[in-house]
Amino acid sequence: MNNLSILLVEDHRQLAQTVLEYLEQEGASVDYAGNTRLARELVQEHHYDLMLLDVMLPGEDGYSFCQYLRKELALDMPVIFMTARDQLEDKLEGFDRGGDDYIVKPFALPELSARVAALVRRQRKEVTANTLQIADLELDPARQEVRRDGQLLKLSPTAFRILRILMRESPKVVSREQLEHELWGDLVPDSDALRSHLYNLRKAVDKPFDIALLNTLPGVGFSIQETAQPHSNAQ
Amino acid sequence: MNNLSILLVEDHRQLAQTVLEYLEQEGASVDYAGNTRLARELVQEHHYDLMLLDVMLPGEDGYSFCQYLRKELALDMPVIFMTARDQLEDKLEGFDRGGDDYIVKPFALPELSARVAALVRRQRKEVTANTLQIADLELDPARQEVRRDGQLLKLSPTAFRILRILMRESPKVVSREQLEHELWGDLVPDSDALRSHLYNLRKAVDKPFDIALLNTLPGVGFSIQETAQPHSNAQ
DNA sequence: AAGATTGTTGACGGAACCTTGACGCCCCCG
DNA sequence: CGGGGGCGTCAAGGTTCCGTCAACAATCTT
Repeated sequence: MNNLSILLVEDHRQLAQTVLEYLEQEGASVDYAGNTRLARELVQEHHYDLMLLDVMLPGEDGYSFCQYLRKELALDMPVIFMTARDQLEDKLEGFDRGGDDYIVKPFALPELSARVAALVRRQRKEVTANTLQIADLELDPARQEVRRDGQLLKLSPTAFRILRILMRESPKVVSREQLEHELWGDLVPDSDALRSHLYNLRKAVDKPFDIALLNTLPGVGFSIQETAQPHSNAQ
Repeated sequence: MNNLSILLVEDHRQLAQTVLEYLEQEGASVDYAGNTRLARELVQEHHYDLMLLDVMLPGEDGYSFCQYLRKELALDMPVIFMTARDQLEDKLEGFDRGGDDYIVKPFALPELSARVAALVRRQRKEVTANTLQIADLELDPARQEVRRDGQLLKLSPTAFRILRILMRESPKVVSREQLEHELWGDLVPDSDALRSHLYNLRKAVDKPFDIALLNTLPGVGFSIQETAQPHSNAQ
């Protein structure tokens, strides 16, 4: 539950407050939007691990917003619908529009929290302690070991954490912001220590080998994958 | 729902039969076990996309079996607990032992089916379409890659964003204002940098190829779509 | 208590990127 | 027919971002 980043979209002030406080007390950082207009902006500017979405909202409803998220923005963050509507058709619509879960108000906060955790651990591939593998690079979360081409690599704890995030997200690009938040939560160091860690990580993972796996996309983020070279028509 | 392979572990003959028939009628193939001993064997010999698991079973209970699955066998298939126990502590235990969802009996079969589908699509990463495609032009938002005719193109971050907006709205025409607003919000640059970006975008996307995809409608806006016309400005 | 490992900070050079402005073309409308 | 606005083209400047590296601080080990 630590350093989870959650977006709460809910127009009932009171309920929103309650949920927000509960989740923050469990270690998450929660952003709040009372309507989909604001939610739309937030979602484009920040990364969230999960979204809690009310159905009945002023203006656009939650179903429609979720569909927009999936179809137009191509965001795959887990979405939990949170609503008083308990009819079967409502639930079916929620799943149909791209929701991952559907919880009926009033609900127990611990249940919400458990469902959040379940979705996040699946998203993060933490259901089992299986090894992650990208090309000839293997990471064993149980043993805290990383091998490339069979050789054991020596990584510092943070370098290991960074690599783990990048590997589980691969081939997605991970933004600097997302990395920093997951590593340090709200206590992100002033000047970017991340650069140094990445530098060290590269030194361990890529330097001794021919093919670089750790890529940086300037102004966007970082990713781990075998790269195809862009055909350069740079002029 | 097609070609889904599901394992149903449930000791109530009657309920099992009902669920099984419903799911098979929806196109899944369902294996059935009345206890965890049999389930254990099946799970080691076959691959299942998902497991439906009762809690109260003769011999070992469902919680324990699920935990065994995760910890010992390192199987990460989605698990839905299906049980009459509706107390909060029961649900929490279900999630704690590695369950992905928890549905209380009696439940509506379509809801079960929707939850199954939701978990499977997440497992298969089918939550979002992973590429936008117009003619031979493909954009992968996750990898931040653009290909035309299979070739990887090199785009600057803003060029990428512009292309993404145009492809998302295609074949609609996007006005200059809409583009500027989505790119910069309220901080639109003084003189139209947009022209330069579009120029660079064209240089990368259209120049090296015969057919131009990026069209401008003077005084109206821009769009991406196949037109019958080749480059007018071949040069 | 001393030494080793790890995390953080700051500096520097270089590359990539965004913006700006200038120039000329074409088309539309006066 | 001629002027003007919208657009394509292009180069240059300034800014941001990144790789590199070394030194210092914090933490853990022995």
